Order: sequence, then C-alpha cells, then structure tokens
Amino acid sequence: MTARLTTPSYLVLGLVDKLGTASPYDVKQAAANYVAPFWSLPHTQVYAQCDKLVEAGLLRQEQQEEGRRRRTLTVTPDGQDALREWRKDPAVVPVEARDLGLLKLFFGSDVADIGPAQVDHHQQRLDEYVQLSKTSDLPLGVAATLEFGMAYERGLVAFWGELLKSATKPDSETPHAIENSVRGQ
Amino acid sequence: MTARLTTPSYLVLGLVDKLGTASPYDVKQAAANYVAPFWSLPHTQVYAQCDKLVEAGLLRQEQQEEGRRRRTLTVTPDGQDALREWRKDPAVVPVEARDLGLLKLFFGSDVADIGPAQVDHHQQRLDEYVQLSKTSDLPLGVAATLEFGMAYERGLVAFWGELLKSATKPDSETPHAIENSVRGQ
DNA sequence: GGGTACATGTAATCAGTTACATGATTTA
DNA sequence: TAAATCATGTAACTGATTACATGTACCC
Repeated sequence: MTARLTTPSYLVLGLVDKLGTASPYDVKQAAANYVAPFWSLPHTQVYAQCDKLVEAGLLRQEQQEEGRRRRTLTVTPDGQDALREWRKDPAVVPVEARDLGLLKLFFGSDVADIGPAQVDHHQQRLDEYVQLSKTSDLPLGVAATLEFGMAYERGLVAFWGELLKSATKPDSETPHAIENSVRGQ
Repeated sequence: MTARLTTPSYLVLGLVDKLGTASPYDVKQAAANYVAPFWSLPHTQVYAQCDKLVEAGLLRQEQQEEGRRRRTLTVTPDGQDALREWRKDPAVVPVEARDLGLLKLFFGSDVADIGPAQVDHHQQRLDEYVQLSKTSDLPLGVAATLEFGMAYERGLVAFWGELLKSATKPDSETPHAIENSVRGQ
C-alpha cells in the first residue's frame, strides 16, 4: 500500500488476473499481443510494476531457484479487491489526442506532404484490427475495444483521405466537406 | 543544435511563429486557447522549451532589463527552416489511445458502472468544440483539427451510448450492434 | 556446436509534472 | 490599498525510456 498505483500498475495487475498465473515475461507477451495498440509498455516497465505489485501485496510471487529462475505471479485476494475497485471507478481522465500529424496540420502543413503516409498508416492498422476481430470467442471487453479501434482508424483514414481530396480540388476546400465525410464514416 | 528537439519544442516554436512576436506567457496563453484539448503543456514546459530553442538558435530573445523583465521571442531564420522541415516530414508516429475507460472496458468493467460518466464527458467536450467551431475566420489547419476533435468526440459518445444500450438489453449484446452504431456515426 | 529466441534484470538518463516562490502591474 | 492577475522562474521528484548486460533453453 505504500507505493501509489498508476495505470500501468493496473494494466499489469489486470493482465496477470486474465492469465491466471503468469511470469513477467508472459505479461510482457500478453501486453504486446492484446493491449499494445492502445497502451503499450516496455518490458522494463512490466518488471518494475511486478515488483511494485508484489511489494504492495497485490501479487504473490514464486521464483524458481534454479535454471531460468522463472517467476510465477498470481493475483492475491487484496489484488482482486484492488482490481474490482478500479474497474468500478467511473472517474474520467481526459485524454489528449497527441497526434503528431494533427499537430502539423494545425501548424499549416501541406496535406499533400503528410497526408498520404497518414492514410497508409491508418489503413494498415485498420486492416490489422479487422483481421484480429475475426478471432472467435473474444471476451466482450476485448471485442468492444477492438470495435473502438476499428472505428477510430476508419475515422482517420476518412479524415485524411477527405483532406487530400479537397486539397487537390482547391475550389471545394470547405470545412463542411471534411466534417460530413468524417461524420458519415 | 546540441539539444534534441521534441514535439513540445516544435509546438512552442510553431506557436511563436504563429504569433509573430511573443513572450513565453503569450505562448502559454495561446497553447491553452488553441492546442490544449489535444496537446497541452504546463507553463514550466513552455519556459523550458523557450530556453532550449533560444540556446539552439531557433528563437531570438530580447529581455527587458527593468520592470516585469518581459521576454520577447521571435523565430530566427534557422527556426523557420527547422519548422518548415518539420512540417514537411511525413513520418508517422503511431499514437496510442491510452484511454482509461477503454482499458477498464478491456479488463471487463461493467458498462453500467463507467459508461454514463464517459458519455457525459465526451458530450461536454463535443459541445465545447461545436461552440469553438462557430468562431469565424479560423485558419484552415485549426478548423481541420477542430473537425477532427468533433468527429472523435461524436464517435465516443456513440460508442459508449451504444454499449450502454446493448448492456441494458442483454439479448442484443452482439458486437455487430456496436460496430454498426459507431461506424454509422 | 552455434545461432536464435527465451527470460530476466540493472543503470543511466530524461522528459515532464508538481510544488514552491516572487515580484510587477492592473483594477476595484 | 488590497486583491487579482500578470509574468517569470527554481527545485524536487517521478514515471518512463534507452542502453547495457547476462545467462538459459531450444532447434538446426
């Protein structure tokens, strides 16, 4: 209880909970596979958070004395409580887009310069999500976040695509053309 | 040239450029008014970046010796070059959503617990953007980012709203219901 | 036997936030 | 003249990244 828990803490705690029993490495893998697109963290963070959670009594740890000295982590009852509390807490933390492309656009970048790469990028991510969403038996929450991801990428593909279109036809450069296209997507 | 420039550096540089001549305080104000919703930074950051940019020769600084010791900043030709380069660079830096609500959803939060606050929050931000977008004579880039912001908030209102709807009618809890509603927005 | 992926860490650094601090103008 | 806001900073901290390091198991 000494150390304050941050979102990455709960991310690790939640993943261990999801996995049942897991080594930090398993957590790292799970993070890379499931949450990476919308909340990634390097393996050093995973290890750091595991230590913190063990110290706080939210994770129980057993370590092999030999060989790879693999650690095995399990969520303790205290950990379960903490996780339940966290899940229930409706407090909204405002998120900032912090999109570099958007910022450049704000500062007057030429859409012809940066637009095409944006479209490519978001189309590619969209394709990945669509592929992932075809996996059967996804838990509801996971499916929902994937749906969100797809809607988001679709929106961005449309946003940049539409900007490009109106940039090449300078006479139709009205903001409303953009708005409608994004909304309509 | 010694210190590496980060996105906040360019944000400050870009704002000074936009303002023509500005004190760090002006930059702080401009940041709060224009870019805050999607890329905010505290005033200490503004001052730190100004120092860095002056040292790098991208900003020129004149300081009053008396009174409020106000600093006046202008973008140097080198600064203009750096800014132009930056604006042109199409490199895409992937953004992570890092949305706490989404993460909780991923870990199985009950939509009834966290959904309503999400809807309220995003609706409120949407209203703010709509209000802002009514300002006349917005530069094209600014208008475009605002349009993006509105599309984003609209999407999130729809996303959580739809989740809430399907959560209360358990028999229609198919992912497709969610997908269609978000997409259709 | 040698390369690759597994698994785990440490140490240094850094960007960014929070808290604290202060004096200068303006306005009621 | 007192309060509010203007304008500028310093210092401490901390969450997180980057770079470095190392030994284990598996597969060809």
